[in-house]
Formats: sequence, C-alpha cells, structure tokens
Amino acid sequence: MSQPSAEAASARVAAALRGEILEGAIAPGTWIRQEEVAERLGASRLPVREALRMLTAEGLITVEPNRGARVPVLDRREVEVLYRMRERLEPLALVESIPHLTDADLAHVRGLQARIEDIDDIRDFLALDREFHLATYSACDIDHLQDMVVRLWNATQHYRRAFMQVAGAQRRWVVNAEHNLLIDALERRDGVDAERYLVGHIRRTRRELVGHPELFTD
Amino acid sequence: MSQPSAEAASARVAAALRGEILEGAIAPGTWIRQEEVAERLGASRLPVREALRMLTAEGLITVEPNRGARVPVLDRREVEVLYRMRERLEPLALVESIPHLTDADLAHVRGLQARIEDIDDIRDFLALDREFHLATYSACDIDHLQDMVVRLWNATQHYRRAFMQVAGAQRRWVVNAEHNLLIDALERRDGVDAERYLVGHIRRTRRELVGHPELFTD
DNA sequence: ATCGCAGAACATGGATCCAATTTCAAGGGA
DNA sequence: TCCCTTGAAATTGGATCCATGTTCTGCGAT
Repeated sequence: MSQPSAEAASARVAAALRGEILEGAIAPGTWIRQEEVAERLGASRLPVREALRMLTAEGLITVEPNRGARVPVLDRREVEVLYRMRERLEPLALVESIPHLTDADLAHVRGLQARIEDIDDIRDFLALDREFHLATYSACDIDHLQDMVVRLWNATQHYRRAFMQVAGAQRRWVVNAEHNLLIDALERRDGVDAERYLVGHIRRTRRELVGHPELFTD
Repeated sequence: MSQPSAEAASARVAAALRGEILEGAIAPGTWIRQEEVAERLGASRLPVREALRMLTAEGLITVEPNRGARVPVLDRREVEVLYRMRERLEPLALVESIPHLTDADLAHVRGLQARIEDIDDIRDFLALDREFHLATYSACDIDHLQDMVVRLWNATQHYRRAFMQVAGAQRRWVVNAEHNLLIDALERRDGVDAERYLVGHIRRTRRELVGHPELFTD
C-alpha cells in the first residue's frame, strides 16, 4: 500500500499556485492571502504556508515577514539582468545536457517545436516554449543547475507573457527559425554551435523585450 | 513600539542552523531531525519546519517528502559544475556591482583582505574569504543575482572547507595575490580587468579542488 | 542462517486554536 | 483641512494535538 497514493497537501497547493502564477492568474504585486488560498484549494493554512515557502525557493514569489507573500514586480533593469543570467547559465546547462541527450529526448524536442509552429494562442505558446527549452536541458544531471534555470524562467514569466502580447507574429517566425537551428545543432551533438544559437536566441529576446518600456512601471 | 524587537522564531532557527551548516557542525548526509532542533533551540517544531524551507531556498539543505531534511552530499562532478556556474555568474554580479561601489565599500573590502592575510585558522579564513567576495558584489542591486551567488557559495561550502584542510599554505599566498589584483582593479573601477582576475581566481580554485579525489566519495 | 513479514516505535505532515504584528479607519487636535 | 493618534479588524506567526507515512526490530517460516 505504499503507492504514491494521494500527493501531499502542501505539494498540491504548491502545484496549483505555481500554475496560477505562471499563467498570470495572480498578478504581480497582489498579496496572496493564506486563508483565501486555503479555503479555495480545500486545505488548512499550514500546508499553504509550506507551499509558499516552496514557491519562494522556486523564485516565483517573495515573502515579507508579518506581511505576506506576493509575486514580485520587477523593473526593466532587473528583467534585463535576469536575461543576462540566462545567457550565461543556460548555455552551461545545454553543454552539460547534450552528451546525455538520447534520440528519444531529441524526438520529443522536435515534437514540441512542431506543436509550437502550429499554435496561435499566446498562453499555449508560452507553456510550450518553456517546455521546449527545459527539455533541451533535461539530460543535465546537476540538480542545482536545472533548478536555477527554472528559477530564471519563473521569475521572468510574467514579462515574457506581456511581451508576447505586444510583439507581432513576425517574432514567432524568428523564434521558430532559431529553435530549428538549435535542434539541428543538437542532433549533430555540436555543443559549440548549439551554445552559439542559444546565446543569440536569448540575447535577441532580451534586447527586444527590454526595448518595450510600456511593459514596465518605471 | 514597532521596534524590530524580537526576531521571529523561524528566522532565529534558520540563522542558527545556517551557521551550524556553514561551519560544518552538521555533516552532509546526516538527517536533521525537527524535534531535536526544536528542543535544542527552544522552539516548537513549526518554526523549525519553516526554517528548513528557508534553508532549502538558500541551497543549504534538501528536503525529501516524508523523510526529512539533510545537507546534500555532492560528488566531484556536481562540485565542478557548481564552480563553473560561479565562473559565469559571479563576474556578472561583479560587473553590476562595480559602478555602485562606494569608497567606503572598497575600504571595507581592503580591510577584509588585510584580516585574511593575518589569519591562520581555517574556519576564520573560510568565513572571511566568503565575506570578502560577497562584499565585492554587495553593490549589485539585483536580488535574484545576489541570492543565486550566495546559493552557490552555500552549496559548496563543505567542500571548500575540506579542500582548505588538505591544501598547503602555499595556496593562501596565491589567494592573497589574486585578491589584491582584484582589489586594485576595483579601485580603478576597471570592470574588464576585475572580471578577468575573478574568473581566473575561481577557475584556479576549481581545478585544484576537483583535483583532490580524496575529498569525494565516488 | 537468511529472507520475509508483521507490528511497534519514530518522524514528518496536517488541523485547530491562540498570540503577536500589521493595517486601516475613525476620531481628535492643531 | 491635514496630520497624528488610537483602537479594532484582518492577517501572519506559533504551540499543541492528532493523522499519516516510514523505519527498524524481532519473530517465524523456509
């Protein structure tokens, strides 16, 4: 009877909140009330508190003592530096991943890209784009590295969504082209080329994103 | 009456455990029992649980559901990649910090280096070396970046201590020389040189550290 | 003697109640 | 009218008790 059985309440709450935050249902800056979350998700306040701590470890929220938790509001400069961190860390994750990527992994990545090219809805695009990139790092067996990459994606998710809403369809074409170049390099197991395409991909996105002042309050 | 007054219990417990882990009093691999910590630090189990979640967010421990928490044991490869992550992230933190470093900050950094050169005890050296490097990043105003750098120092602290115990005094001379080169570049506000010295410093340490197989179990 | 299995001891996860802090609104004074 | 103060409501933090899951021990069967 030691089946995984019912997931722990705190993990359930964390998963639910994680989804809401990543999909934008919880706007940055708004306080997340423990009581409200507890009764909405059918749990007591205690697992909610644990879940909030988990989400802080994932870079999704910040907790202020005796105040509460909320999705942080970032200014343009913070988002820019977060992207610069991505430009440095993700190539490392990719290089560590490439030697361990199986053919099945690569087929999965190709499948994701095929779905990305067929999609119109921004919400689906964001989720699949995230899944695509994380899949290319999935064979990296260093937990700390994968965790930090996920943190960077988490922290910038809201601004990526806002960016996609103002960017035109032309951007999607560029993204698709860059993704396919990256996939080709991966299938050749060419770490040097893959790293080059990835850095270019992230850098171009950063420049375009921070070039939209209307996405930020400052 | 709204003085900061007594720090929150969970923060006190977290600070105590943080110190014990960083000083090596809690060996990697040993389970951290909530009840034991609670009665030793004069709190109930609840703030201990919160503290363990905080330390997870800081990269100091890992929590296994229904099992408990412990300081993770890393193999040589993980430590090596953690150092490669430092080589990529810390230069960025330094570059972001340099323009905002005040003369008082630099004087503080110089003072720390002077104390480092006078110290024999390994425990003090580790604490001051950490404080030295973090001080050079202290003017970086991007919280996520500073937090990640601290995580990297936390995760590798145990192996740095073990390394210092097998390394000779000769290593200390090299460290001091590299620190002083770094300080000079900082005082010139020369980001390019500072980054160069820092990368070399971390890279040399990585190579020497992972070159000691006796520090790892595998 | 070794492996398997049951049951007890132990540790973590969760619920409820209470305390402490913060926030917000109303009232009083300059 | 504005600002400061005061107190009550709302919210988070903590303690105790109970439920659930895991680990270890010892008994029994092969």
